[in-house]
Amino acid sequence: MFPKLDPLLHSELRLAVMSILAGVDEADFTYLKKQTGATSGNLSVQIDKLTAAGYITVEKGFKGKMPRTTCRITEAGQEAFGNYVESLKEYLK
Amino acid sequence: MFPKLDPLLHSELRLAVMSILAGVDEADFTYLKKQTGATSGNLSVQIDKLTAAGYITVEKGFKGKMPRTTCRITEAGQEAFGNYVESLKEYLK
DNA sequence: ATAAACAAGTTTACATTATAAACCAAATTT
DNA sequence: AAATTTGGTTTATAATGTAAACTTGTTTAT
Repeated sequence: MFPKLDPLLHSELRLAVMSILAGVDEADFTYLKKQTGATSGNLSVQIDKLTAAGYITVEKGFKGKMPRTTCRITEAGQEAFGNYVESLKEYLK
Repeated sequence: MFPKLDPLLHSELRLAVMSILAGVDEADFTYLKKQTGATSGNLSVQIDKLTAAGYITVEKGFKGKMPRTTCRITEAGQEAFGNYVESLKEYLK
């Protein structure tokens, strides 16, 4: 009746990050931080978890001389996000 | 952009309990346990939290000689659940 | 009548998770 | 060249979730 919710996505910040990444080609750390209002530390940790799960990829480079961390959602991430949304609907109706 | 999610409801088991209670007049402990598949311990704890928040009420009585715990959602609970659902939609689109 | 098993929970202890505070390195501004 | 800002990471602590053990009383079997 109530499907199990993916614990990796059932977190306010990780869900917000995935929600953003699901809608854009890529987003960098600073952008995600602004949009979510998260602290850097928290965001850094949650990005690590999503990366470890294979839901996003992280590319480190430089914009001019400043470091820049770019995130993208993966296929697996898109799928997990879709599944999560479907599962959640069971709880909300 | 991303509204804060009520932490009391953003929990798999508490959400399932609220989802059930939102749709029925009342439900007892055993019923909630069966429907959610939760362990008694976990269910007991989460019911306490929902009660402390004023989202549900608990009435203890007996069915024959056996103890029976009946739960009902409150007005505040209905409202919080509705708000939560609305907030969550922002994350899913 | 007594012991064993079951029902309905509660309490407690542990593991996981989330969050914030402190820190770091390099770049920029004053 | 000192102070501030950017872009993060690491670490320590607080909050949360979960399972295992326990409690109280009931029913069933011996």
